[in-house]
Amino acid sequence: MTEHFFTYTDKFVNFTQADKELLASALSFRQVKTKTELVSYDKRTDELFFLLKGCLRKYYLKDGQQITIYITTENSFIGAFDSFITGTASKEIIETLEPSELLVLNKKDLDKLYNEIPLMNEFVRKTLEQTLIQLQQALTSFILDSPEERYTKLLSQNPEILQRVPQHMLATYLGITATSLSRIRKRIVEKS
Amino acid sequence: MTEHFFTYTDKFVNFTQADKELLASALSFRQVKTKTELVSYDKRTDELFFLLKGCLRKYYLKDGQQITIYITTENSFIGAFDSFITGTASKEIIETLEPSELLVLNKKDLDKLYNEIPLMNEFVRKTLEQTLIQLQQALTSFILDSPEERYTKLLSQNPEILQRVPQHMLATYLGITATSLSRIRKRIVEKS
DNA sequence: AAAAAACGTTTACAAAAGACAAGAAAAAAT
DNA sequence: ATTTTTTCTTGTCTTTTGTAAACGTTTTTT
Repeated sequence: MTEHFFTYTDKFVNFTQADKELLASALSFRQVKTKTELVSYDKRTDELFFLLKGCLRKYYLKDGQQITIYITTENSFIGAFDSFITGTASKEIIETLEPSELLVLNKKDLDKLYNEIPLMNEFVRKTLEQTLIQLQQALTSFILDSPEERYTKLLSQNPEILQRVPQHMLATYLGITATSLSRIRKRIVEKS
Repeated sequence: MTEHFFTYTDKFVNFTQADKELLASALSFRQVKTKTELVSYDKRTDELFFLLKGCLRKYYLKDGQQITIYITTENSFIGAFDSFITGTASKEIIETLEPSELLVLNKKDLDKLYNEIPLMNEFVRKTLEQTLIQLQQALTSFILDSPEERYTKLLSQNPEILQRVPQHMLATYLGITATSLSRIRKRIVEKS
């Protein structure tokens, strides 16, 4: 069950077998159906998720509208980091878009792991470095690229996402309206 | 000289005096004038910077145009993280906008520090956590807010930035053209 | 199987932004 | 002090996006 998770950690550090057992016992498995809220609006969250199977999104509410700010699929970490780290209420909502399987790590357990496993800080540090690079690239794309460019980049990096996520969610994720994305798609078809 | 730097580290971990001496000896002081390139296009970088005094920006080249993607002032870290971490050539250019004073940390020295100072991973981990939260907020603002909202938010968070950074750089930083920012400013003045 | 909800596209109109060029104003260099 | 460069604003025109509503289709729910 934790197999894919350790495939992930092996990319960053060499946990000992004892480390892995400690880690594994801190992780709890959770199976949830579509539209399950893992983090809710204005609630504190003390959980991080490693997505084994399925699809998640993170969204904000703006004027009653749901604006998707992050989408992810198998074998990645997700959490409402702001709330998780600072202990404040989350303005981000995380929900499943498909029936999903997760590993859940509690904040208290994580803090314990930092003490029990010397490599833990290094592992998280390296994970954050990668996350930072990705986030920087996403931000840069908003500054540098047009919505159309962002859409085609997204498709080339992650073609299956169009099958798994409704277009209107992709639209807000790209920073535009569903109407506008529909027009962009039409424009692309007409070009070719 | 490293006073402000340790004021910064103290927010995250309690380095011992010995730790601080190791750290201080790894940092080199650098004083540079305006328009100095700290990281150049298509060159690898093995340096991180802690800005003691002055102002820096990070920018990209797109179709020959300079697009500013990050601006920072005193007492913060900056670096071309992608190039620094992955060892690839940097597409980001970092330059000073004012005469500046920096502490420079070399990658090899940093790697040494990770071995010599047990708290180092924890310090960087916590620094990255904060950076991540900020970056996430910046990205979210691009998705949620209009250019005008981003501009007024920027001004309220950092009013002095308008005095220190040319408007056309702020414009690209906000994801718009200089022309458009000028019109937004006009619109705001007319409202009040 | 029928009803309800969610989804994707289209249209008309308004608002905003980009491109390009011209000119004024301010800052920097000589 | 004068010249040069950089910066900011304005105007015109085009393109793109947003808003709101309508409509058909697909998916989900009951």
